[in-house]
Amino acid sequence: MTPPKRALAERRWPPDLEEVLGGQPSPLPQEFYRRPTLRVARDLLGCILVHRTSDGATAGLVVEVEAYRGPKDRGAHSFGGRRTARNEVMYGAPGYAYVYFTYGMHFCMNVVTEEEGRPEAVLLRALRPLAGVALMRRRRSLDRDVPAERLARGPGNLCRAMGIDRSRNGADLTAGDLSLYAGETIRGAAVARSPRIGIDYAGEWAGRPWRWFLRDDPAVSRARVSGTAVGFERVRRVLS
DNA sequence: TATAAGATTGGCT
DNA sequence: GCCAATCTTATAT
Repeated sequence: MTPPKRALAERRWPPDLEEVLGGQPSPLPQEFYRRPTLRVARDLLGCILVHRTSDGATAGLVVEVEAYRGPKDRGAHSFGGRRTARNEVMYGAPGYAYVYFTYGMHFCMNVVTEEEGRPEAVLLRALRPLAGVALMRRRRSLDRDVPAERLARGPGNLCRAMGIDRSRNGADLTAGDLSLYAGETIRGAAVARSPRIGIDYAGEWAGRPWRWFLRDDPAVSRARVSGTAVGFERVRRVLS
């Protein structure tokens, strides 16, 4: 007796969500996140973030991410290994959302990686909207003629458009209303890397090329740091 | 308690 | 490119 499932889905969610997910029955498993953070970050490109709320569902393709690597990484909230109320979720099991509030007005969402006890995470910086676009537009209070690719461009805008706030901190991404699904396979040539954005205070760590994004995708946030638009090949040269 | 700063954004020069 | 908005968080006193 399974028919109610489809009927419920059609009543509560935009009709395009099911199509976007391509019939995938379940989100990415915890094993996806229980891996080296840099690998998870790269692999998150092309995945699909979904948030189901009482207002409706929204979904978007991940087009920009940044890796944050724990106690030694001066750019990370877990730098120094100090466990606080804010970064507590980073110390927990992989596959959970770490959502924090910043600049008095914006939320940012990360996915926790690595084994429990290793406070590393990947920041989701931008999505290409796929479903629930009208709802995203409403949440951002933008006119109808604003291009969809601007709705979730930047970590703060992403959370605003997706309806993600502090109540989602600690959410299980493998089961629940906020989840990540496998999406497109992104080929290497389509991927670009650069240093992370907005962490000039991190000294030498600020130069690490731990930001990944889809080359030429209009949904990728505008780089506000000079020398940020570093291409994939160029970065490889720098690293070698 | 008090204070400084922030994994940002949008508007203005 | 510069800067204000806005308030939680971390850290010091």
